[in-house]
Amino acid sequence: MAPDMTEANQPVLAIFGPTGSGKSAVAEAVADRIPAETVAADSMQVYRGLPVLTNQPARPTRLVGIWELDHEASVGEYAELAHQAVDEALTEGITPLVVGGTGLYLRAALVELDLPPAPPLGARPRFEELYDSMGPERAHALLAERDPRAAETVHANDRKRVVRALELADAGESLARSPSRLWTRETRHPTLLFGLDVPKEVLAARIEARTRAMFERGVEEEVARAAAGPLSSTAAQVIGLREITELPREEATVAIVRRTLQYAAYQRKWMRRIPGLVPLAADHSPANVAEALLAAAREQFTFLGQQEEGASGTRKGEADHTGRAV
RNA sequence: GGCGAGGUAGCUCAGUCGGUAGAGCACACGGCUGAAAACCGUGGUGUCGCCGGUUCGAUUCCGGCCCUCGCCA
Repeated sequence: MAPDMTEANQPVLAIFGPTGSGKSAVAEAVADRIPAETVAADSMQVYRGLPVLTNQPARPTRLVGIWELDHEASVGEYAELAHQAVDEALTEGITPLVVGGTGLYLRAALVELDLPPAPPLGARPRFEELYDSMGPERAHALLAERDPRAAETVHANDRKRVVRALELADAGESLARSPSRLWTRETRHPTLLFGLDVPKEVLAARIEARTRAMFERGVEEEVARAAAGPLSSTAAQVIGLREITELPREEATVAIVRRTLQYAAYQRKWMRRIPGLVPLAADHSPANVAEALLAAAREQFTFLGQQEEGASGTRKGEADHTGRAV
């Protein structure tokens, strides 16, 4: 279960789960019960301008809506901000509540990934052209020459990674990480991570309902406005942008539902893989799930005990400093 | 009713000059280190419309029937 937290003082709580599993609602319910600062781990909610399409939470959440749509997003940039947000909350004695469905971003927020440096300016198009002109096999062979270790971990057809690895090799760096920290159990702070689990059929029904509701809430106008301006390559990937722009309403709805289901399946894979994740049945009201979550958290940490009576949770409490697992 | 085209995987379709089949998408599983709602890898899916005939053997050839689409009445 949770890695050695014996010396824990101030724990981080995290909630992961597929879209539609109710992460935001549960996070709100948790924040109603303990003093918590919610930090999003979502690669699309970082954007401003598509609140409906990206399902941004109603309440103010750190790292939501922080970038314009023409900004190229990256885990590296996100990670720094996430660490700051988490550390600030801890300093203030508030529980950081990291919530999100982007597996990589969640990992980046919770652990020190030791990412290779950002791509040097202008290098990317150069190596993309190189890859395209050489073809996958020869480009990969070139990589094997320049960085054998990176070449081992990357498939020749994986254009993005071959390009990135060549880029790094050219800059005297390497894509290869040893040991890999992507699946490490060593979090930056004592952490308890929950994975919201909802039966597949229930999730499918929720996703369909939510997609239809988006149209009532005005996604089409939102998307039209976004599409009128410049879009970064990362923002352009938001599910629904292309569909709503190019297809009639009903077809767009069907396409969005299908893609969202695929996304949910992908997220479930992360859920299986993330070490130390505590599954939590989420086919209940957010309040119930939050209670179950806090009950489980109290078994690991004593810090929350005092919040029981009253306390709508908005007070930054002295209770936080009692946080020492026994 | 007549003529024509067609009925093969969940969907769109390819194919077998007779030896029980295959792509894309969907789906499942896996990988992933500054694009992750991205990207890559692996893998099934099946009364080949139904009934009969010819044949050692029919999804393939022949006959009949059913269904779909188009054109004509």
